[in-house]
Amino acid sequence: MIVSERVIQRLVLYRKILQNLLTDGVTKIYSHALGDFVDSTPAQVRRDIMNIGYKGTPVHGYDISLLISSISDFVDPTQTRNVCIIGLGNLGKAILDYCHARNSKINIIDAFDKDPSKTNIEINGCKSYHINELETKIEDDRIELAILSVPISEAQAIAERLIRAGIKGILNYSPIELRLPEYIYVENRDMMLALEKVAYFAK
Amino acid sequence: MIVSERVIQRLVLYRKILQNLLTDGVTKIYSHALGDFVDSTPAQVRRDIMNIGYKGTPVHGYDISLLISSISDFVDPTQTRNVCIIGLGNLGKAILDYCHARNSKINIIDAFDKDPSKTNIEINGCKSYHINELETKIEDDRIELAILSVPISEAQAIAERLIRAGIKGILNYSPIELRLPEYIYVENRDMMLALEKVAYFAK
DNA sequence: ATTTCCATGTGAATTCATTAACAAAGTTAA
DNA sequence: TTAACTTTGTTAATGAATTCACATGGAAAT
Repeated sequence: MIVSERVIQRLVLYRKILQNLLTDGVTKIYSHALGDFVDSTPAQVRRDIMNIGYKGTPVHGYDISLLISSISDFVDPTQTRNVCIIGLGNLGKAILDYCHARNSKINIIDAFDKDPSKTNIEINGCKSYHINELETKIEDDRIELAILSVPISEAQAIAERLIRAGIKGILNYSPIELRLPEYIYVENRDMMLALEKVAYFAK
Repeated sequence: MIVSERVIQRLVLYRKILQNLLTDGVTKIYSHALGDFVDSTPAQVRRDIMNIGYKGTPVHGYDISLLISSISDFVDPTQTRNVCIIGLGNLGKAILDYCHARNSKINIIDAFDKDPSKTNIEINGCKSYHINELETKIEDDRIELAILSVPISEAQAIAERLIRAGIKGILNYSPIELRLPEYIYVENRDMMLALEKVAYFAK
């Protein structure tokens, strides 16, 4: 089953919510309750879940634990995927704080920075290296994805190095549109654009 | 003209690109060239621009400077909107680094943290205060929007305080779904979800 | 001057996403 | 047992977003 970007975004969001509920001891949920969490409709939730093949039961709704497993089977890679992060400034450190270990299939294992004072340290299980070691570490550690949190001036050049080194996807926090081959998946997260959107819609 | 979230997102993205081009001395652009920057189609670009009422000329395309003005007239608030940021950890500082002064109508002027060592400092023109002063500063400085970059455990409570203090919109970087009245506009930016999406689509 | 390019603006067509609606089925209560 | 609820899964209907396609018109070349 092929699903769109939007469905994937909602599925991973559902999973996050379901994981929190499970931690709180909740074991079952109805489509309308899950919909409420994400400001969506029961029909939308049911359709999304239909996509991944999981089936709930009438009256009892969905078993949270089983639903989490089904979502994970669908959205997670079969093998773990290794991720690196480039740039250990405030943003890089923040991402390591937040991304730490919520998904066992996605591991941020290496960090790179050009500042020697930021190398050879370990943050949340992620070790940092000098940017000179980028290519060799990516190959040795079988890294496939990268998070880019470097200043604008360096983003394009680093992105190109990443791709030459074999990276398949980039989560880009640098506020610049990278010009890369189309077979590379890039997700841009410009914080100022997000704020401009909020400013427009907050009445 | 009422436009959707997606159109607004594209418009602010176009503006960013156009501003960079203008800085580089480029003065005109065609819909297909702008489309290439954002991996979109000429038709999409033309339709988006149609929404805001600006008209280009055949053969010469769009005047970048005029188009920027038209987008700004459309998406920017009429008066400046003041923004505060809650949480001056790595993420808060990162946001202040990145968001600094790209849009003159949106000013991040106050920051708050519960850690006294992070108060009474100034970063990029944004002054920091103790979280105790949240309500009074929001009122005195006429702050309407907030960026939330606090740990999960504090996010919901802080968000409720913000709303009681009169905040209209929240850009939420805490990886939790806030439960707030529906008249509050909330934009969630969960970094781990973004990475999960990249992991799914990067082939 | 005439022809040939191109690019825009926009109505129409198409594709994609969401919602409605209802049969099926488990549960509860009488 | 039977009737009344409630919720799912799914098809059909609706609605939204995108793309097509072409009339229009300015510029350059012959």
